[in-house]
Amino acid sequence: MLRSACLRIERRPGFLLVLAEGDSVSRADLEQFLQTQFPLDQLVAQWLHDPHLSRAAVAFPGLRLLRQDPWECLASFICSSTKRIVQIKEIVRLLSEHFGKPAAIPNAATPWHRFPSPDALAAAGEARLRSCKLGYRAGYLASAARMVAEGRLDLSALGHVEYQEALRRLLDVPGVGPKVANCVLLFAHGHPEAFPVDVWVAKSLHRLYFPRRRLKRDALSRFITKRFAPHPGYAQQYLFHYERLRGGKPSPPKPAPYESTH
DNA sequence: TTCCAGGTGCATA
DNA sequence: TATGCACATGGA
Repeated sequence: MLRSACLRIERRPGFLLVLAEGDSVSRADLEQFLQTQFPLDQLVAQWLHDPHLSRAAVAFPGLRLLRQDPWECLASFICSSTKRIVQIKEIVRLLSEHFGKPAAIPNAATPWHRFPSPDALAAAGEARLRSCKLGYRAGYLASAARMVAEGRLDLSALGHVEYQEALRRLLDVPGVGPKVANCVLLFAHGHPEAFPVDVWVAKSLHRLYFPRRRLKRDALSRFITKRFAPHPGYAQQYLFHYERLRGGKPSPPKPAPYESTH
């Protein structure tokens, strides 16, 4: 597991150029982070019966889920609530600059910083976190940092318990709802049941599969968990990027009351 | 100036 | 249990 590492990965024709501090990252670490061993071709082949996912797979060849550091993943998604992606990147950059340790990345024009530890953010406190454009999320992030720093939330254990139990533990964290919790369980722990439903995915599912109905997120999640088993999380990621590629605005459809898939 | 963003918490019915 | 609204901030 890559923890506290700082990487610069550049895509070059036919290969990836990885720059890291010294010899701090092994090949095995990289393969784990990039999930290069995951049989993506086999999964995509199973999507041939679905015209929407097939088109998404063509649009994003080689798109894989990363296996991210659990704390960085949790903290980043706590910051994501009602923020644009470009703003989330800016928040993460500011947090790293202000509270993260510097990292010596080769050929970097400007100094890089690691994502700050739970201890660092817990010590920073809510007021200083607000200086990173966090707004009301600062309180949530400070609380989460304290929970992890004080050992009341063991993030590393979430990968070793069942999905429902891991979900329950994460939902105890202030500022963490079903969407953020599922992001952590999918992107950091690789729980195959995890399926985050955000505004983009909800819009994509409605546009492609339920154009005349409006389903609640739970119903959408049940639909795709069943339809795209055993790896619905991968379908989520392809639909997310496919919808964003279209450039559609991520607002849910207006008409019709909620319906259930059952 | 207005709207809205990789949601969540809380009050109310 | 379902629904509506507030929450900070900044870019379009």
